[in-house]
Amino acid sequence: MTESLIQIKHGIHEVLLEEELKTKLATGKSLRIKAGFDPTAPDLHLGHTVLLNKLRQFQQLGHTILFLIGDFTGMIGDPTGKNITRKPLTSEQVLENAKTYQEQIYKILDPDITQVCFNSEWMGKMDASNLIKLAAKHTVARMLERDDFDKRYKGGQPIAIHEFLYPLIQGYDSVELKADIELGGTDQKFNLLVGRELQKHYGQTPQVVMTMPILEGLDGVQKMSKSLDNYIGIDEPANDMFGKLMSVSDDLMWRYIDLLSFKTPTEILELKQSVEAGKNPRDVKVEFAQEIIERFHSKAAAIGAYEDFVARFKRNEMPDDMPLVELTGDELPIANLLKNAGLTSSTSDAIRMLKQGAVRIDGEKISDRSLKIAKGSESVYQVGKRKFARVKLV
RNA sequence: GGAGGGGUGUCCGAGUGGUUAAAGGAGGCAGACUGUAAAUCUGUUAGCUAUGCUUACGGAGGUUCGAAUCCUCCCCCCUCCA
Repeated sequence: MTESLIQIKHGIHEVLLEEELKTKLATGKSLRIKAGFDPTAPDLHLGHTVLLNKLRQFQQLGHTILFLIGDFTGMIGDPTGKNITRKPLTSEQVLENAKTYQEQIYKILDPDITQVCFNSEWMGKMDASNLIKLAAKHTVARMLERDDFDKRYKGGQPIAIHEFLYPLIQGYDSVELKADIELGGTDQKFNLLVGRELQKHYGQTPQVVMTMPILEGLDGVQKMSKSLDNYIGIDEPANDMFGKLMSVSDDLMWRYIDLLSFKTPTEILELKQSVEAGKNPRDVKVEFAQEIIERFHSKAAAIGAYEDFVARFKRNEMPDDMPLVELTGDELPIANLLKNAGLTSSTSDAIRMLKQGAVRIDGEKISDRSLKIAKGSESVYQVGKRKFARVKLV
């Protein structure tokens, strides 16, 4: 019992309330562990896995994971002041996304004991009078306690009424699911606590709230998210993963290791000490990147990614597995070719890259924007350090 | 319902008739240096069938040789009062 409590608490940011957690664990029953996910982003990234790793741990201890897809709340979007109302997804899209989710989470979670649920199941049926009853259980003052609302309110930013419904609905999900514990990022603390309140209102034992630290994105400042494009997806090719992990700053590297590595705290401490004693942080990074790649791909992929990295950046070779693009048409100006091959976002961007000396054809630097590529040619095009494609013009 | 303030590029933010694809900053991208790190320096940062053309300052009209800037109507946001 104490053993499992120690395991559960490892890496957690906060537990509310710890006494209740102990009591629940002491029953020896399989607890219902809830975690909610957004229906719009089926591409899980390492930031999500901080939470998933914890869920896995609960599973290994014999508890039941309720993987909740917030397809109904997705219409609102968790209030951030941006994207005030999202377009509702069709049920086909939701199912499609859910499928993708499952493919991805089962790299970490055990499919046999993971329950996937959708909150549209009950929210879709709730009528206006019940929604009003639900809304009556919370006050505006309490809502404004939420940091995000508070800042926006004081800062003269708009808050739409329906945004208040988001925490209420998320909390109500806990009532429907009879959750014993809910996990979320620290940014979810408010919403998770609303769940406790509502469960009390509906005569249930309130869930224990556990918050996990938020993983910073590649920029090291903002949280890892798809919309900020500072993420490492768990489905990404091993080489991309390796590259992104290697480009992380040394400071951020430790943060990643703390939150993502399965190494014990003692082992991590030893690593830190060895770097202080003169070990190159890069080598620690390589080892860590390989651990992550092994988790989501394979040992072989981890070794391969490292070899590719050495070849490309230490010996300046071309990567082995670059995308192969076939373009049809007559001779094409270089800028258009780069755009069509997906190497630049626009022809204007391509011209910029040419001007800045970022473009290479078969390893040779090209800066002449008027260059035309003849039909039938096949070459390796490179833009910047990371973007490669073998392009054939037919 | 009344009074006032405001809506500019990815974001913040200057700009009140004309060399304004729009100052400055942040962020992004690229180059140099490196460990594909950080820091630093430099350049760049709407699109296109590209020495030109097309979009762009909440939306729609209008005035003018010329508008982000002036006028009219509309939409949205904020503050105070009810």
